[in-house]
Amino acid sequence: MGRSPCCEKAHTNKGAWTKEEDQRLIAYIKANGEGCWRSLPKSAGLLRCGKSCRLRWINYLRPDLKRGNFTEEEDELIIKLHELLGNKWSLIAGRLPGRTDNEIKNYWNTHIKRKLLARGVDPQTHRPLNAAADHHQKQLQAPPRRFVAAPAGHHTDHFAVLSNSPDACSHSSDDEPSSETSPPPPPPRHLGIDLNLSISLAPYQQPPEDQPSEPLKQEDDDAVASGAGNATSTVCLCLNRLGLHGGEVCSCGRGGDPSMQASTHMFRFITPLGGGHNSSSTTMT
DNA sequence: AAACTTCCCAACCGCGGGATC
DNA sequence: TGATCCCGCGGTTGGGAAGTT
Repeated sequence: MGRSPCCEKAHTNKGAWTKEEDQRLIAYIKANGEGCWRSLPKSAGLLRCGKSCRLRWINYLRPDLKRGNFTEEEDELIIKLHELLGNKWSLIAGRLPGRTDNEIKNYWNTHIKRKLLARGVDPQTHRPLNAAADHHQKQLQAPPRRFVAAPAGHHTDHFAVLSNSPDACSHSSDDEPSSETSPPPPPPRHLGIDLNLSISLAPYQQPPEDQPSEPLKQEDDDAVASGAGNATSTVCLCLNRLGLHGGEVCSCGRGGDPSMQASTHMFRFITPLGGGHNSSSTTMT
């Protein structure tokens, strides 16, 4: 289908932004807020395409950007999140306040990849380098991990990991007993990440002071436990531990604003954690 | 000091997909 | 229901900075 160009290429500036352009953009967004990027350049008197404005704002001008070097903690968090999510930079960025997807992507490509290689870890598979080849071979044979990612947009990201392979993401935490019946082999490394995944309408917010800032600490036992005892375990795939949830509850029934529970779109899957008895259910409220 | 190479990151590009007409 | 609009994403690139010879 025909697609109109995002802007009049002939009459737009490209390349590095000038201070004046930055100031115009900042002033306009301060006065009018974000949104309608397509018409923004005209309204703001900028000879840029809307996309370029959006990128400039998000990656560079936004007041809440952190800037500066990544800390060791951020490094490790990025590595873990990448192991979990792959190249979903925007999702990863959602867990790192003040960092942008572009920044993280660049940092990954320039630093972390090298760091992992130095550790003898394959940056793509997160497996030991000598095992990576084997793993690739196995992946060709095993059913593929299915990562369903609904698109972003107005913070309405939803995704779920539908797993039927042992190394997929939607296993429960390590301290959650899975099953007596031939559980799948554990992943090669402990991620230390609670895989309760959900993404809400709200952007990431820092947890309140009294909440442990331990980003991905297992603390949704009860959510998981809601399915425990059955032959199958219910795994709420809330990404609230990944900061994409704004701290609000999901419909897995873990406290919070009931209205959010009612309105939050949520996928829940019954996964074969115990091996077998798998049915999958999807709930969208 | 100059030439060359490597690194880094801001910005661009093309595409997917939801929303709207 | 299909066409189009618009936003946002991930991959890639270009140019300046930093390092090396």
